[in-house]
Amino acid sequence: MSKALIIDDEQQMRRLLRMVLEARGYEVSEAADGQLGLQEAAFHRPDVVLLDLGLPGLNGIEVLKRLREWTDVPVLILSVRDQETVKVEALELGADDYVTKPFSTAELLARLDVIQRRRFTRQSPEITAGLLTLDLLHHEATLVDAPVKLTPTEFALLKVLAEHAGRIVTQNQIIRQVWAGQSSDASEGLRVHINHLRKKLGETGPRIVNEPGIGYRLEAE
Amino acid sequence: MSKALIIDDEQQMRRLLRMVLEARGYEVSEAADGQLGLQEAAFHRPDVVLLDLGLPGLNGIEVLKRLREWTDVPVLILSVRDQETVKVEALELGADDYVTKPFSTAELLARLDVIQRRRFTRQSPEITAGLLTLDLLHHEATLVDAPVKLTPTEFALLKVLAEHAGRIVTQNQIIRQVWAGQSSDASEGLRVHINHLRKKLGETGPRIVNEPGIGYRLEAE
DNA sequence: AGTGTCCTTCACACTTTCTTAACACCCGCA
DNA sequence: TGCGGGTGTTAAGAAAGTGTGAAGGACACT
Repeated sequence: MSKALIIDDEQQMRRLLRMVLEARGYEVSEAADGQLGLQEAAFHRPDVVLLDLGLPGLNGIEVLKRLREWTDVPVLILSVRDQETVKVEALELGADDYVTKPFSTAELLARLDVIQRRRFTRQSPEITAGLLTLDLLHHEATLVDAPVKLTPTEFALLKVLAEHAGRIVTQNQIIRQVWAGQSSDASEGLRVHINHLRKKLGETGPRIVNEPGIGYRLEAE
Repeated sequence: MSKALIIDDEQQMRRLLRMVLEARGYEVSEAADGQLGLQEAAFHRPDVVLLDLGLPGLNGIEVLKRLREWTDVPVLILSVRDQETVKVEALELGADDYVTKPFSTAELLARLDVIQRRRFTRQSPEITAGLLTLDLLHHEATLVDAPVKLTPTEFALLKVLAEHAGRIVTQNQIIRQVWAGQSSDASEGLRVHINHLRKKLGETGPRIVNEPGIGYRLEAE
């Protein structure tokens, strides 16, 4: 039986969650603030944590940070609307998903299932850079869980940049890896493909910045 | 009792794995390099193989390739980070999953369970993707309860696509799994068979969409 | 032999992607 | 202010990849 830990300061919310989870077969423990939550987590070793972001005292982000120092237990964030910035922060800190209050119990359970299953389902080799993920096996790119359609060359190019995320990659390095074995002068086309990539990544994705005379760098957040 | 074979050149790693596996009830055998590993595999007939990619001499990929020539025993790859390309190659060659060193023993065991269970459940085999069902035992396909008549190659092809429903499957992956061991250039015929499949699935069935330059994807509803 | 099934191969139209070229732009420098 | 290198942007032709129909060959069964 899976163990779930609820960290939320509203008693009513805790009671609701407990009912739903127990009906689903979870063994439930609760904590009313962050400090207690961390103690509970260390003691009970839950298989999944439901964490409210709007905690008094030690806030949700802080709890998540401390939690991630010693465990990678799946964490589902509970947040109210218009906390986009905080949600993003939480996801980057290693939260697995979030639901927005008020939520339907069906949605909650569905998301729980997903993050539980994802934990030990077959993994693919992938490269992550901020909100961007490249699945090398399936040749798929996702940006904040939304698929991005890339052509083969674009994928290869972005792969090189993402492998060295945050660092400069010289034009020669890029050309050697993307156009390996080809004789044609690709240095022209490089600019065009960079351009396409920037468009497809849009505002959301990591920026591709140019270092004049040297090469390009994928900004890591 | 299940038999496990460890192929790794580091004695310390072998000792650790042996302890963990024996505690779990596996009967463990070891090999310190690829050559010995293949001999052991042929002799002991393990139920699962743990294969290190960074072997001296005969490397991991080569071992996997030779192994796959005569057995489809589940193989779990042990790799260090930043071997992304090699991992992709291994998975495409038919490795079942991988863990990245250093790994937690909990994760290792969980993944072992998964691939063992997957193997076991193959005995009541059925794959579903939306309204489509593939009966692997009788080689029969049904679409909304109506039988669909497929030729052997078409069935094998659809099986590969359905196993990864919703995700891209590389042309190489398809060819390796459908035309395993055959030398002929199947990349031509692939297009034709895809065409046949699309016709037989008709409007009702799941779409097979092409990702130009990469492969195909069976759309999951 | 005749028939039917299935796989392969080829030809050709069509779509997507890549390359090439042209031009605008920014910026440092004379 | 004008010049030149490097870069961003756009468009169009070239190349690569894909869809589709049909023909031929291998094989099993009658």
